[in-house]
Amino acid sequence: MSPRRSATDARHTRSVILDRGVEVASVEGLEGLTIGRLATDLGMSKSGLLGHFGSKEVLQLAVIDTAAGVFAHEVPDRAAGTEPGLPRLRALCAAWVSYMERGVFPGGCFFTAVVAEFDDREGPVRDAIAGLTAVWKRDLTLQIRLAVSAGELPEDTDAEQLVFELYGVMLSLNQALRLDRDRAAPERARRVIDRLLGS
Amino acid sequence: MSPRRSATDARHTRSVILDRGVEVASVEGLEGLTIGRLATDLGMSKSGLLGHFGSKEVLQLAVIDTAAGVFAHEVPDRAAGTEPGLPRLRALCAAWVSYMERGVFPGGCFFTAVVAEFDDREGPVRDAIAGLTAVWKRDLTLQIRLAVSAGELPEDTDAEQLVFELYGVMLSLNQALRLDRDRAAPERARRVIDRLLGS
DNA sequence: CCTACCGATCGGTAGG
DNA sequence: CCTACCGATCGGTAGG
Repeated sequence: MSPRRSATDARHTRSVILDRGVEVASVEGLEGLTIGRLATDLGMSKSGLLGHFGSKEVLQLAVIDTAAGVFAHEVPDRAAGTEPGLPRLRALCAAWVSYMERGVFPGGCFFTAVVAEFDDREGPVRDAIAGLTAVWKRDLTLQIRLAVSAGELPEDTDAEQLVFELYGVMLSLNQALRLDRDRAAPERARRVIDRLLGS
Repeated sequence: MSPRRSATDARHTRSVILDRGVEVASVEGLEGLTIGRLATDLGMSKSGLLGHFGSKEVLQLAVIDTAAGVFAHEVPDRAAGTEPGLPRLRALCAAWVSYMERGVFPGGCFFTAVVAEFDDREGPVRDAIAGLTAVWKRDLTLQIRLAVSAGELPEDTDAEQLVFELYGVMLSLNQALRLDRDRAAPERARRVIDRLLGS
């Protein structure tokens, strides 16, 4: 084990740090994700770990990016094969419920946790989180508008209103799963979605 | 200013600590609520503050209790004068939206924040939070059942399903207000509630 | 990537 | 209610 590694090794180490960082942050939050704890988990020194990022804030931003990649892989990518409009929207919601139900992150939905943690703060971390949720809401809005244009949803559908309601279903689902340990919650979520999107 | 105060003074100090503690915790969370920071805010020593509680966990539990009292005053108490059943349920939801909209706590809904923080942990703090939300859900379920019995809601209404949906509306509202700073969100929430409860 | 270290802050205690 | 202190941990740096 030489102290100097190749760029490939460094990239690998970085991705190991980020994968573990996402897991820890989903449970303990992005502040609870401490450099010392993460270093101990991975059997490396604090300064060795910090060398990959430079500061805790840069680490937090990289963790958010990594989690966004996981979400993209688990939800939008799984719906990518379906027709735009209502079929795509239904597939997105089904994958979203499944992502919640399967507990992809050990602390439940990563974004639900960090939104609650950072929604009252200022700075780049808050901005990154808000930006990602805004993009996701815009994707959903687009599919709703396509569905309306295609006559798959009523012409008077308020796309932003529907996104507001779908988001509420997912937040309620996450809380029911994590806090109440309610195994019936995914079925409840699917029932609302079927009603909102016309079964 | 003698160092020994009367029991009345001590009670007053305790309530000042808790009022400030609820404010801080709604923004920073119950872990971010540190004894040193709270003591500095109030111009007292850490040990003087801690003497009222004995440990941080006891302080956290007392803060949760205080927040529950504020919520009770802001929501169920405001609906207490209405007829049980659908009128009560509508009044409860209206007060709940208003509580979100007015930003009663500086960090938005206290419970939304601490649920996200503690839903993956174990221990008395988690249990206290889960217990309070369970009681609140039971209150809502009861009013729904009364409304169904009185013929004010359809006979096939699934009370727990409706609570799941109403909770989702409030969680989506809190996120829209805090993260997206969307001032149109309360109106969106009212629109869903009117539809769910038959305008 | 490491050791060794910095000042600041954490929850909590001793003793008054 | 205070001062004075404890060991542990925080984010981060120096130097290699």
